Amino acid sequence: MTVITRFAPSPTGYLHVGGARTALFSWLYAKKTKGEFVLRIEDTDRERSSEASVQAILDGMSWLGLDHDRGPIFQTDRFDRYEQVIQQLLDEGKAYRCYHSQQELDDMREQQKAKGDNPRYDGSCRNLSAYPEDKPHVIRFKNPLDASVVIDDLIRGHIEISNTELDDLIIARTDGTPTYNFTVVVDDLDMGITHVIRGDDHINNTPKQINILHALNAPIPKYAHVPMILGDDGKRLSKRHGAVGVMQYRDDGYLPQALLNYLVRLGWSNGDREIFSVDEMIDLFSLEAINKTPSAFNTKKLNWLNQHYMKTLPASEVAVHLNWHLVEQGINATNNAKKSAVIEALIPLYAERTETLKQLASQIRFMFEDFKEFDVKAAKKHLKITAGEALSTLKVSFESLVDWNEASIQNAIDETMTKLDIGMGKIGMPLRVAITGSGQSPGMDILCALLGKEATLARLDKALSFIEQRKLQAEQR
RNA sequence: GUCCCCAUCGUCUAGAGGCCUAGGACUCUUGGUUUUCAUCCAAGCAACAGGGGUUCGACUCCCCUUGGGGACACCA
Repeated sequence: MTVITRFAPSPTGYLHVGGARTALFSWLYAKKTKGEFVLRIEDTDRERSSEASVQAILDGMSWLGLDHDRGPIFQTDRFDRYEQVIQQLLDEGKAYRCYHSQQELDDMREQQKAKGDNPRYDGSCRNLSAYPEDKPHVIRFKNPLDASVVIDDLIRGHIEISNTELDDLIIARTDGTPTYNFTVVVDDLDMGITHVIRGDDHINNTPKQINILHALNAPIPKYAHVPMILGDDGKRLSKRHGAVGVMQYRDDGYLPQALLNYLVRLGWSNGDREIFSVDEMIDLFSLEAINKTPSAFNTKKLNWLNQHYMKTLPASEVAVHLNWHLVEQGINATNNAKKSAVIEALIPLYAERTETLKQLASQIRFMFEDFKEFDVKAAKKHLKITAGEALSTLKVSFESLVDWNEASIQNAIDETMTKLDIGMGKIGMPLRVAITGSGQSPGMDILCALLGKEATLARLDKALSFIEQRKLQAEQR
């Protein structure tokens, strides 16, 4: 039997990390079993659903690389089918019309709560003598009155809920539109879903859905309820509470691979292993290894993974994502073979000292355009009057270089050190500030080589005149 | 209120009755490497919620308590 899983978000906002992880688990399981992954958009709530949200979900999925084999299927396209099934249930006496107004139901619940009872529909329309079709009504499913429903959850094991806890849920609203618990059942059935992998906030819906499935004489899929994700503060992650959209992570400079790796380890594990490529995830994944406990999102660990992937993924692959940030930050570094070679050379150098692509992009800006001003602290400390001699001597040495490369540059630096009898700190740091404008950077030899001779000399001049000016100011005082 | 689910370092987790003096990872601290900043390497801090059972033996099984989460919609 082919495994068919699905991800069924409702388009009421962006794709957040919790949803993304559920989608990932479903996707992985389908891939692992060489099954099928279906994307279904649950948009029966027309008031809250939006086109923009549909697009945001699609964008998030595609950025993560979670491709679907079928879909997206929209529930709003399937109203005819829902109506047909509702009619069938009505015909078979498994559902009935109910004429209570919303106000009456609210009052009923209110009273039950006041008495300390379970707030639920009392089933008083179950046995009416007549069911006029023209009078405003909803349609309710006749839930079994006794016995209990058993879920053999792949993650939680045996769960049993008594039918006396359940009431006759509404499957069609007054306007005739079907409701969630009903559409899910019809869809999962029609789409041949074999494994329902979803958040554990749906555990309570499962028995209702199973009862409807039974009424339809349908096979019961396997269920796997994955725990929720909590925020940094241990509170449940929700759209209102720190649940950042997946695309926000792209904007913040994370690689999809890093987010995927982070997400898969949230609630799932394979021994002590921390690093998983997508192929390895597929290979090692199993539903049984998913934890029962909710887990908290920890940005620090995500950062670590992100840096790990910036360092270890092929530079050409990182470059694809980095370029997006360069454009975003208005850094003119693309559309040029020479520049992309420089970028790829810069990636391993800077990946070691940044945690996100966003930071990386901003730190290599100096390579593609002149910086406006020196970092104040760095300039104060290293572009001192005494550094003038070192830089001007180095400049002469640089000018005479025929071959402009890492080795020759380092050689020139070494020679200058010997000549002036100074240490690396006295020349390396001034040079660093002169070239990059800041006090931290990778090795100066490689940086100068990548920057080019002409630009290097120009920056040296700039630093020299900065020092000159400083000297003048000092004399004036 | 009722029902359901959950419970190992701050966080993510390993642990399927003896392998546990509870392991790994992130974070943090300290040291080493390093021309800066990082990286890297080494070391350290740090947990089985509490109470009862079961058993020769419980982190592992059962019960209770406590704590957290979720659901009880004409939302999904």
